[in-house]
Amino acid sequence: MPGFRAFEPMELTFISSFKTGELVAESGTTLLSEGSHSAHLYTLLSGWAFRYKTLPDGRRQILNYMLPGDLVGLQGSVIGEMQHSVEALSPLVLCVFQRDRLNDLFRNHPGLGFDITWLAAQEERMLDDHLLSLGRRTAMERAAYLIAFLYHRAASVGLTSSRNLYLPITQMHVADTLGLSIVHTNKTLRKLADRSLIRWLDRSCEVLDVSGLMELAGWDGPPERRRPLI
Amino acid sequence: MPGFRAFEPMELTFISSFKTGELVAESGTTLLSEGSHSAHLYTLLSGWAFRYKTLPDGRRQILNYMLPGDLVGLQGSVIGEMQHSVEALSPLVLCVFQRDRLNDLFRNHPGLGFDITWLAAQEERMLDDHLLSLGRRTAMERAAYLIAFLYHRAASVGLTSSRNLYLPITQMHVADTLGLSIVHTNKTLRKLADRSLIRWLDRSCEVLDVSGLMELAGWDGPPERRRPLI
DNA sequence: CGTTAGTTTGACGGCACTCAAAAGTTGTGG
DNA sequence: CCACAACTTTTGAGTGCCGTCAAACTAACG
Repeated sequence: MPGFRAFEPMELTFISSFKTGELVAESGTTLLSEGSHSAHLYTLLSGWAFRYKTLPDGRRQILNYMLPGDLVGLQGSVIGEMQHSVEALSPLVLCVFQRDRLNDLFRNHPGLGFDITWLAAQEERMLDDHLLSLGRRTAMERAAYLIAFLYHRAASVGLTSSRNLYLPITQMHVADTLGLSIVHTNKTLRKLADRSLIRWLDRSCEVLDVSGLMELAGWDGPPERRRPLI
Repeated sequence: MPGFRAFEPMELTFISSFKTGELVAESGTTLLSEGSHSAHLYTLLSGWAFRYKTLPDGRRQILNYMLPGDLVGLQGSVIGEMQHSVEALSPLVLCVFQRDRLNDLFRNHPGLGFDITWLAAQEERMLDDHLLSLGRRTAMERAAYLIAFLYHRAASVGLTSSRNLYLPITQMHVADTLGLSIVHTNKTLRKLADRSLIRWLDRSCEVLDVSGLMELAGWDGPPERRRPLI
């Protein structure tokens, strides 16, 4: 019997035996909305997305970003109602499941059930990091952390060619992730650019010095990926 | 076959067939530390605890609070290394599991495996709410949200007698949860008290008007607990 | 009754917000 | 190919929320 496993592309194929279709979405599409009771659960096969919540008066907070291999809509499947919205940052390809078959998956493929828990634990770990950032880091540290974080995430799914990465986000996204105003976000990113840590291009960000960003943020990066037990 | 189920006390007893012992901890005890590789996974049977992360220079951020029914150390079990610390706010009773038997649980009791995922999804939902709070709410709104949130959590496990609740926390905990300084936290709580929304007692907080707090924060409370499907 | 932990208050400063406007970019239609 | 609208980035001026520093006050405890 296998020990603990990471969620590898091969397993996605396996899970695909449960799939009911495939979905292609354009950049800017809203996949799921807060309060909806969608019957679907997705796996992201390619592209970038993000999820967010809003206050009654419209203030928006981006919670996390989604990359290939991530589950989209698990909360809705498990809790019943979506408590956040999901929007595409780039063209997406998704694998669609019927969420009411999740029970079957746990029963018939306990290893995959465990993998879903593994994914949920990873998400929790990332949210923990974001909370630390919003609560206790300065604007500059927050920005440095966010870009280093996104770089590591992209690298973990093989999206980095050479040392630089182009993030498909606007400064508005950065502001709504960091909990800052767009004006102050711009001034903060400018300082990072002046230090040659990043270069901001129109509608995207080039990462120049990841370790410099991590040092500035006081962030060690994600933990080593777990090896199989015994 | 049952539909989706909530994690009820009865199930705790069921899970207890996996337990390897019981643990009693005093208030202030550190149960798990960031970076540790504990071999244990706990279920909280009674008491309050919280988990937190710190930056290299000591700044602390409280991530969430733990009440009876919560799993303690799931991240460590699934990822391998604890990425946060856990500390008791009151005397605790915990049920101890060997974390390497988690695989067995998923294989032999898929329903319980699903329940663990349900718990993880609940935690994720709470962290989403906290992120929205830290990122986009003012100090006063944040404080109102936090106290209303803790009230609902306590109520969901039957800890509220009558309408008021005494939270076993200091203003230092509130400050480290809201991402504020202790001085500003004090001034903010004072304003809430002046509005008769709460009453602050030494080392604890009495909740006087939950709906007033929720309205101030622009928070609707947790979603309805999911009913079984079909 | 001294010590320690927690709460409270005031003065002052700074980081980040709002307001305002300009410059650059993208996309669309004539 | 150009005009125009919409969006994004950039910059400056002024404001204010919240942080830091400092000190008093209260309660618990040995």
